[in-house]
Amino acid sequence: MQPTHADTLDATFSALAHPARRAILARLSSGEASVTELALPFEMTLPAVSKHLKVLERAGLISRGRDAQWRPCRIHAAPLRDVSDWVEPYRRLWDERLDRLEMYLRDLNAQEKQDDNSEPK
Amino acid sequence: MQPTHADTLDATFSALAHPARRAILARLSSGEASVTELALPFEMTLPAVSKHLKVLERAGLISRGRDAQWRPCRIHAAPLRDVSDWVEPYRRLWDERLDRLEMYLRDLNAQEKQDDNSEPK
DNA sequence: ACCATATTTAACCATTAGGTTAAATTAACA
DNA sequence: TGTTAATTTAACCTAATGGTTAAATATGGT
Repeated sequence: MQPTHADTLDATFSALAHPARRAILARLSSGEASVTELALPFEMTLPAVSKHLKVLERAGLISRGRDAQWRPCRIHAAPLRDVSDWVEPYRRLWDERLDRLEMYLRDLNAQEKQDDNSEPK
Repeated sequence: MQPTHADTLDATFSALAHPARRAILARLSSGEASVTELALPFEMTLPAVSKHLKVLERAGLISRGRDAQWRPCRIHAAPLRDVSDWVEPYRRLWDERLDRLEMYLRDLNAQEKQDDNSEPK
């Protein structure tokens, strides 16, 4: 059986919880890169970066190929779609426009009920 | 100085990395609830739930009021907007329609360059 | 004042996370 | 067959996570 989205959401969110890993994803969104290239902007050692890549890989956010002694990393965005899908239903809680729309619809509904009462059969 | 979004993204993502905390947020999105109410669906003890609430609170995702001996919890969605904003730029990497649009625009651009060459001043 | 209920804090434990340095592996090249 | 460069693994350390039980705290009701 396929892993459900909920199964992988844990891994995805915790992978995204570290700034280095988010920076790595940002870098990879503009194209493949080797481990050493990815490590350049950081003060960490290479093994540390290698660990971060393993976390990203186990969350399905990247995959690694092979090109001679290089391991080009590539981003896979599918888990990010799950993040987007998860967060979407909460949008109404921060989106003012939707707040107002909701209030309008609620008022409209209340108005209709009142109309029903004012014209009894 | 205000904390930047990047500062809080770490806390937000790691708060969301636990299924119990996501479930708590889901529950709170339909209204306030006390700690005991929130704990009901879980097999955890109350102190464990209390810790999860503290994590959510420190990430700015909930706040707690006071109503006699109850501490009604309320969701705050602002950090989720930051999550949404963060994930949005990656959409093109998973959205097929945008992929095709990009290819179309690239082709269009190539076509225009060709036209330029075929009509020199 | 006492009691019951809701919640938090304290103390503890096992596991995971994030980093290090040093050694091992992999693959090209002379 | 060495040698060099890229990457991973091993061994280790410290701190944070996620849970427990038992005790403390806060608040309203009798």
